[in-house]
Amino acid sequence: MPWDLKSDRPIYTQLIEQIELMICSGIYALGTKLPSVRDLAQEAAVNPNTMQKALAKLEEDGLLYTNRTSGRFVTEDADIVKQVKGRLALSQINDFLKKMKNLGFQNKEIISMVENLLESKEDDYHEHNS
Amino acid sequence: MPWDLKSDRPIYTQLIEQIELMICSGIYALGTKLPSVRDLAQEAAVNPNTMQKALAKLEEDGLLYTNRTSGRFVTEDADIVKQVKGRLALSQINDFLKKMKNLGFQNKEIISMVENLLESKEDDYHEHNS
Amino acid sequence: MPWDLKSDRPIYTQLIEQIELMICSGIYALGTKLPSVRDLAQEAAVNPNTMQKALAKLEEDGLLYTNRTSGRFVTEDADIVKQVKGRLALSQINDFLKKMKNLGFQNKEIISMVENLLESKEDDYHEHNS
Amino acid sequence: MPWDLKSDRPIYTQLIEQIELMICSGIYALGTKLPSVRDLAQEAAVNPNTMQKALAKLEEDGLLYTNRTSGRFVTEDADIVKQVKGRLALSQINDFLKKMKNLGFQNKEIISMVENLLESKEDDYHEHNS
DNA sequence: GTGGTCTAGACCACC
DNA sequence: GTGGTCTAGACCACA
Repeated sequence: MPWDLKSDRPIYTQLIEQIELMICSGIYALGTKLPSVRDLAQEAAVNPNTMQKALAKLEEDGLLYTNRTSGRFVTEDADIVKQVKGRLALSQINDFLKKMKNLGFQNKEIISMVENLLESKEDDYHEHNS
Repeated sequence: MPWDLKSDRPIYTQLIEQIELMICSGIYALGTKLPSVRDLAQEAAVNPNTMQKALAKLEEDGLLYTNRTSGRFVTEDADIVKQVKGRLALSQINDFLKKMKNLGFQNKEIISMVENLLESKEDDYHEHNS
Repeated sequence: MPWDLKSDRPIYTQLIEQIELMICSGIYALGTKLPSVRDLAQEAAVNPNTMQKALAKLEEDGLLYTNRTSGRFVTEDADIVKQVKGRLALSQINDFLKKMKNLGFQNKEIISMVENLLESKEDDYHEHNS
Repeated sequence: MPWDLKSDRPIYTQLIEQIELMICSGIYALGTKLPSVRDLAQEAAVNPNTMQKALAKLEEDGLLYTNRTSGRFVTEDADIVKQVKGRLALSQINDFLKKMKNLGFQNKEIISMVENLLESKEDDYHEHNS
């Protein structure tokens, strides 16, 4: 897992985003125990307090819960994860559409380009498995 | 114009991408004269040699041409621009799809989410102008 | 029994208050024999002299009496207990009203809020037992 | 304003409570500018980071808002303050009722004692102003 | 000057 | 060992 941290935004927000993504994409499955704050901090080459701040926010949002003495865990509530997943998807789509509009494409064009690309990828898939 | 340069990739490639984008999105229209290398470099807070390298590559691709006596211009060949636009769009779409797949979405879901969002934005547009 | 002692006020006054409360609430019933000073002191993690001072004051107030040969007992005079109970209640109410006034509530509001809360709790009780 | 901080609970939660109370009771009126984080911290004899944490939480709850360069202000939304006031009142009442129940009083008794005390205080008021 | 962020290092409670 | 809290001191962006 590549902890990709830029200095142009607060580190803890980037930590939040990346952990959200890891949870939504199933890298950390529901109910899984996370590494300790200190371990995560070291892994990300970040101060434990900074990591703590990120985890606290994720906990507020219900994505994590903590068992005071045994560590922090991913929520077991699939709905919350689903909801966050939706939020992340929405912002990805918005970013994408904004960029495409900037390039001067119309809605119809965008849709058809995406569809075409997806179809061609499916063809790849079929070829590789036929 | 936000010359947005990170230090994680060669500067000149980032310059290329951003100038390509400015041309494709019409900020620099077909046939327009570009500012001098020196001015562009200063504007982007970059070494003139770096800017020169970027412009040379763009020229190689046919997106710019040089008139030795009067400066550098955007190509007047709409096809070339269109082609570059297509290439940029393709990489945007690929990035986007990769991220959505990472989040665990299926092709159908992605398409329908994009369509829904585009429709809702059109509704906004109509509301604001009705 | 949580001997809850802060360091911001004399320990022995806090001991008095808590023993008064235990007697008024019936934890130590009328006529009951108390543990020895030594035991009480140990239980509260307090110097026996401090506990002795508290008990002496309670005896002065008539809430306890000493039988030199067999130990210390809670008074059997229900009236005295009732009187102390009234005094404790009065200070609780005064504290409470002071806080509510500080929050900016009027007398009528306070009364109605208390009544509403008591009613809702009774409803709970009925629900849980129906 | 007496910053009353015990060491038996996190300091920042106590700061939150006391600032909430100051806002609800009107000591800091709606729209008022608060002292700077550093000044508040010094006043409360607390590390600026601790005060910052408390203020950040109050901001999350909508009780404060911040104008990045000019300071922090009390919300101008009377509803939010009202709501918090209600929450604080509720917990005060619950604490009070719990203590009175512990003393062995019935609902009716509690109500009548509160009413009597309020009436007698009103009498005081009338006497002092007649 | 303002708020915001980050680090380093310490201490605590819990089990 | 775990998470949680606190402090001291630094740096940044903004205006």
